[in-house]
Amino acid sequence: MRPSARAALDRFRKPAFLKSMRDAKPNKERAPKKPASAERQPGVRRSDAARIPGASVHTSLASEIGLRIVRGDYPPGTILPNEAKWSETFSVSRSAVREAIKMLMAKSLLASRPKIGSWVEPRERWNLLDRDVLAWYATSPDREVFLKTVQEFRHIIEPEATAFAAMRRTDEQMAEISQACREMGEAASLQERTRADTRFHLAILRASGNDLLVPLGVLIESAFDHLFTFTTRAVDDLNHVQKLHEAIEKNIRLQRPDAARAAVRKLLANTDNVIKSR
Amino acid sequence: MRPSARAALDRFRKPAFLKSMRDAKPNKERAPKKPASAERQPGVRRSDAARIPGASVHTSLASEIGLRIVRGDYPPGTILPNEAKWSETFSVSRSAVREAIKMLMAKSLLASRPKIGSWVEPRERWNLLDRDVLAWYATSPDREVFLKTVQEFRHIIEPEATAFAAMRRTDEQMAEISQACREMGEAASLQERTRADTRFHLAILRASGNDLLVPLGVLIESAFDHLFTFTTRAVDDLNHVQKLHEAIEKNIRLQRPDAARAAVRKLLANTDNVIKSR
DNA sequence: GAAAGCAATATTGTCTGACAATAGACGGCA
DNA sequence: TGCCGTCTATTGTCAGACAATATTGCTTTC
Repeated sequence: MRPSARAALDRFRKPAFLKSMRDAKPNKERAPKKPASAERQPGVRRSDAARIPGASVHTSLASEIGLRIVRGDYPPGTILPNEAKWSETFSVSRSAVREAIKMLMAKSLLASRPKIGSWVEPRERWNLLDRDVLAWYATSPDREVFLKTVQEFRHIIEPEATAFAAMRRTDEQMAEISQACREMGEAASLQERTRADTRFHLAILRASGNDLLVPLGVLIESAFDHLFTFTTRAVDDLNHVQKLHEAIEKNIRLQRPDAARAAVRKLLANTDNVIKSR
Repeated sequence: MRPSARAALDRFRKPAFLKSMRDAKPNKERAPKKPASAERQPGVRRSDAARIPGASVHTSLASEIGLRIVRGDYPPGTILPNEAKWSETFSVSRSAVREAIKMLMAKSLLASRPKIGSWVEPRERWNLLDRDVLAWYATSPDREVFLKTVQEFRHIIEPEATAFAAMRRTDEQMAEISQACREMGEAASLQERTRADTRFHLAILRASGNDLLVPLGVLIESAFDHLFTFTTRAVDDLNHVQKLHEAIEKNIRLQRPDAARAAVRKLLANTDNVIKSR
């Protein structure tokens, strides 16, 4: 019965989510760790069937239930099946179900009370800016709409964040930004390049000096994940994009907020075009 | 031994947090509910000792541990005491501890692995825009700094969100906005007024037509919670503020994005002054 | 003496089964 | 009809056990 638990879960996990394969080194220098086994997936392409090797049961369960909720299987206000039911459905213990539900409660997707059960919270209370919820949300409507929403959001925050970065960045933060920019230019593969690109934008958010801007990095990561399929661009386009990034880097370095803001706007407009032209 | 559990928890709960006393009606029309007991606290003032009557053990535990982490008791990278230890410390079962930890994991404050334990994630991964995390975060530094950060954030998003609202709002959303604005003017108490004020701004976010802006409402709520102590303003100031709100309402109604944006900027500038003049 | 492999160990992960607390639903009583 | 108590379904909480896992240190071998 133990092995069947995993099986039952897998069966329900068509779109398959993993907990954001970012490297999560627990402590400071926890060394190479021996990643000898299976070289890290080509990345990004996570739709290759259902296999979450290292995921715990409650995490998988939370993903499964969370996805269903965000997808709309259980509209806000609906009372979910009770814990015993989930437990039976997935052939897992009630403890596992409870831990999964607690995770969803922490994301404000659910709330519950004794004798009532667990119900889906109204959408405006969902923490859409949570990494997992965002990932689930990103699958439900078609890519286009999601990307448009994220991109619009970037238009709102990134220019201002960059302007702040130009005013307040420390030398250390500047170094991070510059390095990421440089590595973008020197990247061998598109994937490597995208990684550096992401790091570039996240570094800017951190340099903005406003703690509340940092968590919005998940949006950028998400956007780049979904943008990845669009990035079969020509070399000259890549060069153009690189120049736009360098302009941003330069204006932050020279502490010119307005110029930096304008440079970001240009870059975003370019990205908009890439999306639109598809 | 059962009663001592609660006691042990209470003992550790000096700053005392409750799960955001917002009304949480589970299902559609779940009626008045009989709130006969102890009329809802004067609101906002939550520092009156340690009593979380309706909170479950794991929720309280999560608050307690979460607060400690955000406060800096366990810096990022630190390995926390293990589950057995927490269980002993608070005289609760290991299940309760685990459920609490799962909630914190869901907020990206923690991560864990067998044999290692649970460690505090780096700050840039924390989901600061989560309602609870934000509440914990709001206590650690002094009010001033926190308010300044939130207010700066509002300057970034609210003008743009309002401009979008002016372009895309539905009639229904407009009605919400107008009603909140009206109720602000008619409010009898300051508390009632603040509630309507909050509703006004949240309604605008919802009307912006960008789902990702909605979760930022927690920032506004938080700001108003902390701003409440500042609001012993004179009547003529209140009138002025009301006029500013009405200007926003009008420009959204007439679908003038630029004017709406400008109106919001004015209101925010006014709020800035209120904060600064303290 | 150094390197590689193996065993011991500590911690989270998972399961099971039980009881408590809660509040809605239902029926009985005035 | 309307109030009141009981019944019951569901989450909340507890306890104890075993599994999985990866670090640590020991042992073996070259």
